[in-house]
Amino acid sequence: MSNDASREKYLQYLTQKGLRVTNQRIAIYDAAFEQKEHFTAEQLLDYARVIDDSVSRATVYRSLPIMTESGILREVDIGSGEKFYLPITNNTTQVAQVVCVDCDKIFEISAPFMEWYGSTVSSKLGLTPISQRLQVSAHCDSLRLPGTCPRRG
Amino acid sequence: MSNDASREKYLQYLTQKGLRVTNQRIAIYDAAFEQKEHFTAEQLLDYARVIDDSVSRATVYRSLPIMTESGILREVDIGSGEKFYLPITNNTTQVAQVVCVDCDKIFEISAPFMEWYGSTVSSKLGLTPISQRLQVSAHCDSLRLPGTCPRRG
DNA sequence: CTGCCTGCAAACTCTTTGCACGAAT
DNA sequence: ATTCGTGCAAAGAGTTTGCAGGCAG
Repeated sequence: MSNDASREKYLQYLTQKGLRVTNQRIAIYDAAFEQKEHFTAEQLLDYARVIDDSVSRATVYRSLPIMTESGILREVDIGSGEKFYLPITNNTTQVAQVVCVDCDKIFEISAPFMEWYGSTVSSKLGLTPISQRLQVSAHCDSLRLPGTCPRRG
Repeated sequence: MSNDASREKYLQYLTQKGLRVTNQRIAIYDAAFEQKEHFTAEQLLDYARVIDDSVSRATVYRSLPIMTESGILREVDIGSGEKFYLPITNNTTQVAQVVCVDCDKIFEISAPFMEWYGSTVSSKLGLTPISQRLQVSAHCDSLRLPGTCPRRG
C-alpha cells in the first residue's frame, strides 16, 4: 500500500466515523508515515510538531487508537512500559517481532502460520480469534560477544 | 512439578544467590502457589497479607522478578497495563496465551512449535533466541452472541 | 452556529526507589 | 555484628481525562 493510499484510507475512515479532519490529525498522520522504524507516542509528538507545532501530547495519544483502529498503524507492545507503532505499508499476513534485548531493535518478520495456529487453538476453546502476536526475545550473536550487540555501540 | 518441589527450588535459588530467606519472601511464595489462575501484583499483595500482614507492596514488587528468574513463576504481559503471573507447575515446553477480549480470561495452551520457530527466524537475523511468546486475542463464540462472553456475566 | 476537537495541566495506574529501621546470617 | 531486606511514602514513567476555548462541518 502506498503512503497516498493509506492517507486516503485514513481520511475516509475519519469521515465515515463522523470524526473531523483537523490539521492536527493530518500532521500526526503525516509524521507517522514519514517513519521507517517503530516509534513511540512521545517520538511521534516530536515528529508531528515539526509539521505543526500546535500539536499536543494529548492529541497524539487520542489519535493513536484511531489510527490503529483504522488499520493504517500497527501497535507493538514488547512489554517494556511504552508502546511502539509502525505504519502498515502493505497487506501482509501475520507478522512476528524479534526484539534484540541488547540494542532494543525490533525486527518485523512475516509469520504466515500464525493465523492458522490462532484459528486451530481458539476453536478448541470455543473462541473466535481476532488477532495474534508472536514475539521473540533474542541476543545478538555477532562478533562472539554474548550479551553485547554491535548495534548498541 | 509439585508445589513442594517448587518451594525447594525457590529456597535453593535464594540461598545460592546469597539472598536471605525472609518470612515475607516465603509468605509471598506461598500466596503465589495457592493460585490456580493468573494474578496481578496487587492481588498477590492481598493474598500474601492473609498469610503475613506485614508484607508490603514494595516487597511484592521486589519479589516478583526474583521468582520469575528462579523459574518458578511465569510473567504474562497481555499489553493491558498490568502484568499477570502464574506458577509454573510443570516443565512444559513453550506455551501461548489465548485472551478472551470479552471476559479477560487468559487460557494457557502448549505451543511446542514456537521454540523451533524462534530458532529458525532468529538465526536468519544473526540472533540467539532467549524466549518467545505467542498471544491470541479472541471473542467467545458461545451462545451465538458476538461480542459477549458468557463468563463475563 | 453547533458541537466535536484541542491544548493545558492535573489526575491516574502501575511500578520503582530513597531512606531509616529491623531481621537473617 | 554486619549487611541485606523491609515498610513507608514519595517519585517516576506512560497514559488518560476534565475543562474552557477553538475550529470543522
